[in-house]
Amino acid sequence: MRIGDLAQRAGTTTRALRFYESQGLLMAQRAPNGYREYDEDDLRLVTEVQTLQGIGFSLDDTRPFVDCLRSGHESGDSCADSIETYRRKLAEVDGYLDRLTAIRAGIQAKLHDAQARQRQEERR
Amino acid sequence: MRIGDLAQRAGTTTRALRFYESQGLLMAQRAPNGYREYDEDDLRLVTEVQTLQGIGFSLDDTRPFVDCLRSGHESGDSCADSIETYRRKLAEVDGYLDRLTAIRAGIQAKLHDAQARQRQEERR
DNA sequence: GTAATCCTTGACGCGCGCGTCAAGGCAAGA
DNA sequence: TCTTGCCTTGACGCGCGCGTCAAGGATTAC
Repeated sequence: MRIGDLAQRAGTTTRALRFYESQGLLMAQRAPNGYREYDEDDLRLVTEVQTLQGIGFSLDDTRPFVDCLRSGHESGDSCADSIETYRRKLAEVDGYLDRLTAIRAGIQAKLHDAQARQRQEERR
Repeated sequence: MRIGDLAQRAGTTTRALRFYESQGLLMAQRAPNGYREYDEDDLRLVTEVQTLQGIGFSLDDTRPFVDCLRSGHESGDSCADSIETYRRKLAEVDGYLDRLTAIRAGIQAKLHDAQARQRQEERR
């Protein structure tokens, strides 16, 4: 299938697919006229990338999964590198959660203070 | 004081201060030679911006606080707009927390699945 | 034949908060 | 006077994932 078909079936755009190729994530065969040609495996690959993006992975983070699929594995996370990436991202997300939680506490503390001062003003 | 002094006292750079000015956050008097001239109030203002940035506020989010300080209030969050901004950011952060938590769960689920499959392989 | 719809590559735009030159003016010390 | 070190404005760079023209070739439908 051609790039427009793949884009439609994957629910994305031709621009995104060409961008993936520029990043070395998605290589295509070329028809004699220069058109890109994709197969079902490529669709799976794109789907994998989208799934991972949906859980906060950068394009670069999806690379191990794509490589895993291309090396013949049935699923993108059947390789050690993919598992390791899961762990790394998990730790990363935990870091974000900690920071966000601290930030939330900071904002709430400031909000409380400001409201307390506001009530003080009223009482005067 | 001049821009270099203010930058040093505030622990930031002249570039940042000029950027704040370009965003309408920090206006300076000008000396006859064209140099920017700041006073202690400006230092407080910059400090307020930095504090808010530290808890995840964008520069634009700090605007109400800066305006509040400039309108003569003793602290940047003594105005209704500032309080409202606190609330808005709190809700925003809660939204991020929810999304991150969901993402964390997603990653962990995928990690578990992948590990389960790995153990299945080993047993064969 | 021709119009519409695909495809190709290339390049700029965006949001955010500055960093980092660049080219020049102003002030102060030796 | 010369150097040094401040200051001025202006403009490009960055990271990320594409969106959005642009200019042209290929294919398909009529």
